[in-house]
Amino acid sequence: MSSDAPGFELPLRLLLAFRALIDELHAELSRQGHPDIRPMHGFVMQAIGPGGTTAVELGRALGVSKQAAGKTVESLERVGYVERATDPHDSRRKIVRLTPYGMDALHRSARIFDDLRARWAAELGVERLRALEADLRKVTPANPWRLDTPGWFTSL
Amino acid sequence: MSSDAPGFELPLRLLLAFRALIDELHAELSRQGHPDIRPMHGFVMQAIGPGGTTAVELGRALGVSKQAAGKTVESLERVGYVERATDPHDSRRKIVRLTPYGMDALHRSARIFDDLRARWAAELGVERLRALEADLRKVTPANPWRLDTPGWFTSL
DNA sequence: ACACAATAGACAACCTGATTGACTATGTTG
DNA sequence: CAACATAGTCAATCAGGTTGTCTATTGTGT
Repeated sequence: MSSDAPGFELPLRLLLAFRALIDELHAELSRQGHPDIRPMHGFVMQAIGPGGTTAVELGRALGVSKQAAGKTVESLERVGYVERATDPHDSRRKIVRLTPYGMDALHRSARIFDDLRARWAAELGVERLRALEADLRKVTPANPWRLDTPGWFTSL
Repeated sequence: MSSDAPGFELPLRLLLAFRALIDELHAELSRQGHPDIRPMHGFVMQAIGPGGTTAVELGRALGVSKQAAGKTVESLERVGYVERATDPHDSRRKIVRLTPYGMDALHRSARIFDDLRARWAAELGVERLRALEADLRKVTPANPWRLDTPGWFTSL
């Protein structure tokens, strides 16, 4: 058939679908007591993880400088999602840990993402959704992490 | 089955797939004589369109202020993708038009996106790819445009 | 016709999130 | 223990965005 979609539709739809999920996530998080959380926060908190990190590690994980990571941590600290404490084993390091409030945000995010996925499953059918996920896995790198998203798109 | 993917994988894969396409596009554009083009440029030039536009309209289309749109146009102008001329019918307006070099970039982008889609078709199978596109259409808003992407993700 | 409102664009000041460079304090190692 | 490496902070700078203000032009209502 010659009715194939133009190539540019694919990236557009992928981005829009991503945005749709993220926007719905944050609308719901806002309803559930996290009105100040921003899209970036989720990624950063995910990168921090349950065990905590340091600014340098976080910067590496996120693909930004340690200074930028430090500033991000500061802003997360201001809204109460993380806290810092000096490492007893190495007094140079300051461990960044999620607060209970941060943990709550992360748990709720996971839950909401599951719900959103369920909505897609209802809309598309479970098999189609699984196929979609499988196909996306095929065309994306195996190791998801190291999203150096910040500024990647916008920088002119 | 309980082997369903966790919900957070979906947005992650969507973003990674988007990035993969955009990165490959720009790698190829660089090879084809457009080394300075940045991801944002393509969206902006697409928004400018073959007929040209003004800073105000562009700002509206992109969801940013007219000043921001003006600055973006300046930077596009510096690298030779657009040019400005005063509207003969309204001497307040300055029409922003794509230069031949800008047109070339846009045409090549369209071609490269088609090629990338063909690669996905080869990898996933034509039917699967069509299903993927159809599913993405179902879960994204009908009218694609008005990507107010700039700063949407990063703003803390 | 003319006063007044609306629009397009430019300029300035400021904000945020990133960068690099320099510096201090602490660990690690030959 | 001297030399080097690492963690974090401070300071200056940059880029891209914002709002506010201003001028020049166009559109409109009486």
